[in-house]
Amino acid sequence: MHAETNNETTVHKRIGTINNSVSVDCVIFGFDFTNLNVLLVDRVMYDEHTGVELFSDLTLTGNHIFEEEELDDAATRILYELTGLENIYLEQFYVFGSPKRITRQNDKKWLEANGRDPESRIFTVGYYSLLATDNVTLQWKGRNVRWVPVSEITDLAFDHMDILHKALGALRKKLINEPIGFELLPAKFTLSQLQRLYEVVLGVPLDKRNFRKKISRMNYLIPLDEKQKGVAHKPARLYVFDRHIYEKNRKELLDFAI
Amino acid sequence: MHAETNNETTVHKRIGTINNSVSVDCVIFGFDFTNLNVLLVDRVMYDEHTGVELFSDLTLTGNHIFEEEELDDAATRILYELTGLENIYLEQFYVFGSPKRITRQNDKKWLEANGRDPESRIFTVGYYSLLATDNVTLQWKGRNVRWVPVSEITDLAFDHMDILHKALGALRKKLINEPIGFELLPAKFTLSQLQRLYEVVLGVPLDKRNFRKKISRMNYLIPLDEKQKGVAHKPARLYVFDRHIYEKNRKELLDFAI
DNA sequence: GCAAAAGTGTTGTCTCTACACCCATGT
DNA sequence: ACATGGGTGTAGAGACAACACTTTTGC
Repeated sequence: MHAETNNETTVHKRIGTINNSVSVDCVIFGFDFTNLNVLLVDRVMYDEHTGVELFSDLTLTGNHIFEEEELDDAATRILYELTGLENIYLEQFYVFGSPKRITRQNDKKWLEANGRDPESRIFTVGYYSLLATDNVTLQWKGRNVRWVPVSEITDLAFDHMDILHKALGALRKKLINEPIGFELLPAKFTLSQLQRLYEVVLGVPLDKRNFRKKISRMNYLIPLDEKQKGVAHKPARLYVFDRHIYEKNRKELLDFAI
Repeated sequence: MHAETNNETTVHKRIGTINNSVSVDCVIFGFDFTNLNVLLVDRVMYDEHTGVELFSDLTLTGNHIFEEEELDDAATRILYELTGLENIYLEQFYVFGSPKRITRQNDKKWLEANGRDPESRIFTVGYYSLLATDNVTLQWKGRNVRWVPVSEITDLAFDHMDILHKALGALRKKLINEPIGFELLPAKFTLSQLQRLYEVVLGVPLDKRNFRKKISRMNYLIPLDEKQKGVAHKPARLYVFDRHIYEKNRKELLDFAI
């Protein structure tokens, strides 16, 4: 973890004025071979006098942006702070800018307690990113961070539930149209893992034989001469995704829906 | 034109403080059965003393947003000002927020002349919209507005060229995956018009017979007992798109690309 | 009658769906 | 030996790509 910290020339060190109109929120997806998960941060608020817990809930990871910073770089920065990794798959999917974004009392109190004006309008640019579930420092700004299965998330702070739903929709659409599933898997993966990923994210059962036939048509999915180890069943063959071959052969598929 | 102006309860009358960090830019596409066009606005700048023309170029339609206004409503407002129409197809596709958005001298001068700080960072939310090419008042904020074929646009003010390219990419993707082509055509259209639309927007030739076979599989494309009139050739049958049938039968196509 | 676009079928190839059994490993 | 997931083939139906001629209208 934090494998790249020895590289001092990253964009993540930039310091400057903070833009106080626009922020970035990151929906970080992970897959543990069973569930599609999202990284959530605990938000706990205590009474400033008594120290009594006022409420406790969860938020997505979000961040201010610096005046001189690109939006993508601000999102990358969140991911770097969380994981120590660069080159994580990242995709801008929507802007949330309703004047009514902050309406709940808890949210207003929280902003006030953090020195921000709960009545000022803030736009947030939504990014989602895909992370192979390991390699994560489960700490962020001193707050507790954890993976939560998407299916179990029923409520989040601010308008983060909206953001999550929109991100999930964007992820599904992308997964249907482009080979990005690998970003959620280790570099070497089995076909069953890949199939389960599609089933879980898209929420549909897939036929094993048909799935594998489809795979065998994609020449950018390379079977290795290597197998799983230490599993209590016939060990599965491992595959890698070859982006180079994919980019080369990618023909803009014109199979339009009218 | 301005058919809906008698309705006084629209969102378009809202007055309030202007948000000076975020704006909206609208890429308005139209189709004249030959070209895919975009609505562009003339930008001419004169020397404030001599009155000599300093430069003249083109911009997309863009707008500030009001503090109490939804982003979508701000985009809708641009379209309303331009066309007098509501219920125009509209789609948010990207946010442009690079700190380096405004670099060219002409753009800085223009902003200064309009009482704005060319060094302050402004984010703009990109929308594209689809318009059946008629019904347009070719005036906007006293500036001249015109349709320009996308293929002939080589340069635009600000970063509007980037915005246009991104919009075009988003439009193509959408057109491939969802039936939105009709938004660029009159309510009753011929199959050749529809085919030409796909050919022009996607930039590929399509086989007439195969195209029509595909159409006949879509039960939401309804042939009418009505034909073109006044054309110097065999008049074509007219069709309508039935959104109701489409929504009903729409099965989330899971033909994912791995 | 001529110019111009509308409209129509077939064939081979590929992809999709549905479906059931044996295999290799760890315990 | 048994539990667990890995791995394989076939047949029928639908979609795709390639291809050329006749029809109807206005002039």
